[in-house]
Amino acid sequence: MQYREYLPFWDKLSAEQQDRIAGVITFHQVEKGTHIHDSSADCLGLVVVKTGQLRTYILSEEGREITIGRLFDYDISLLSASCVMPDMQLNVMIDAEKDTEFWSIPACLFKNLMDESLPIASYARSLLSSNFSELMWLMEQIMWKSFDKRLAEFLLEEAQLEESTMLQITHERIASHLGTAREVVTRMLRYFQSEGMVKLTRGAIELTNEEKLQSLCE
Amino acid sequence: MQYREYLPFWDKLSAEQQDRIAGVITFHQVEKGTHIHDSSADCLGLVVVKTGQLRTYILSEEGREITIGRLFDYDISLLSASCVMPDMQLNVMIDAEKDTEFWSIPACLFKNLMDESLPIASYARSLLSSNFSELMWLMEQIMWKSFDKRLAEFLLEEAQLEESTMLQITHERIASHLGTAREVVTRMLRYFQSEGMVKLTRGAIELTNEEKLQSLCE
DNA sequence: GCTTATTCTGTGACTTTCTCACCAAGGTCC
DNA sequence: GGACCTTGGTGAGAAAGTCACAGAATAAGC
Repeated sequence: MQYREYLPFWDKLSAEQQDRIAGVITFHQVEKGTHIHDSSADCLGLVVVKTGQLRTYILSEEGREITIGRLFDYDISLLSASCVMPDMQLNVMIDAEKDTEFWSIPACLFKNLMDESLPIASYARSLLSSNFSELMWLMEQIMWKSFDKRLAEFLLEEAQLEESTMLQITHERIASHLGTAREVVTRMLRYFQSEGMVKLTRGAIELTNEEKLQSLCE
Repeated sequence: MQYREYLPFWDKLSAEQQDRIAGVITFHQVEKGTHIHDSSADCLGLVVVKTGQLRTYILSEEGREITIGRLFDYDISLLSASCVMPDMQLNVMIDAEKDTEFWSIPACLFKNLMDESLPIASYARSLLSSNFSELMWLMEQIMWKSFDKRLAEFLLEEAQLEESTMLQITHERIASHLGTAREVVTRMLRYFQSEGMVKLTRGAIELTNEEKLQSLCE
């Protein structure tokens, strides 16, 4: 029953609706690296993160990736329930970036709840809106920002997330986040190193001058 | 009262709700080229196209544009009402690509209706979902497709829209649609011409081999 | 009509980003 | 120790974007 505090709309549901959720909600524990959702596979439904970190991304036919969003404690994702949204045919994947615990509510139940409860409909709309804005923001980044700025921003964000200036991440993984090729990341990181902003070692990047990185982003 | 048939949710509203819309809905006629909506200006509200053609796009600080969607007869846009969506802070512009007639419903009224009527909430959700998918699709195009394919696809789409293989459009305008520079469009069009796919004249492009253009898109 | 201004297109040179091919260094497993 | 895998490094060349400028077609002013 612990999931109640993770569902912002819980208190606005009828007892009967709460029971329906209680009857089908499932709890999952996955390890870092687990592939959680795949638009080609069965629809996972609404994902409610208890603890951990998930990454939503899209995949090209050639296997290139770009991260479109991240989910942390208390976050809820609609994308994994898009299979029941007739106007939303997506190809989104979700992976666990860290060991993660989450609940999932089957998409069809959530759809029914949206259709009968205004608070849920309204909550779903706010989720969709913020997903839309975030995607728009990402789009603007990709379109108008040069790669050095995007990389600097990513490193700083990552350091904040990890609460450390010592990032355990490979160039390949950064490339997947930013939607580019590994070599491009390598070369830019070497440049950052030559400018004294980072220190590179195998599998790790240490931020040595955050101010300078920050100023790069403007 | 003619707008009734343009609002798919009209019949699901109470008489009182219908009256509220009737009281504030406004009709507009604009010429081709008119700037209709600007996120920096007053919020236009829900836009309902009667006839014509609108273009939604984003603008970079340097003035570069990219088209993110188009609206035709009977289309309804939420983006122009994003000012009342707390989770949606956008920088979207809307222009008329042709002489256009449309209605607008103030955003705050639409927001109220969404909060009190399930059918409207549900309709708004489906609009948002399809906007989201379309943006995702655009993103995939930009990320994974080479420019020749994107241009070929644009030309074919445009020809279908105009119902003519003789497109009255400048390179500059195409660049704004596709989010690139004019020179890039010019050079690719010259290449298309050298391959016999188009015939270029000032201010116009004639598609001379649609099959070949089609095959370029795969 | 002729002249001037504006819009549209063309092009070369250069930068940034992406792609491909391949290699080297560090770590793992037997 | 040696085979193998992961990670990082690099050169060469293609694709796309930037900058500067020039010529050609059209519109505007007289």
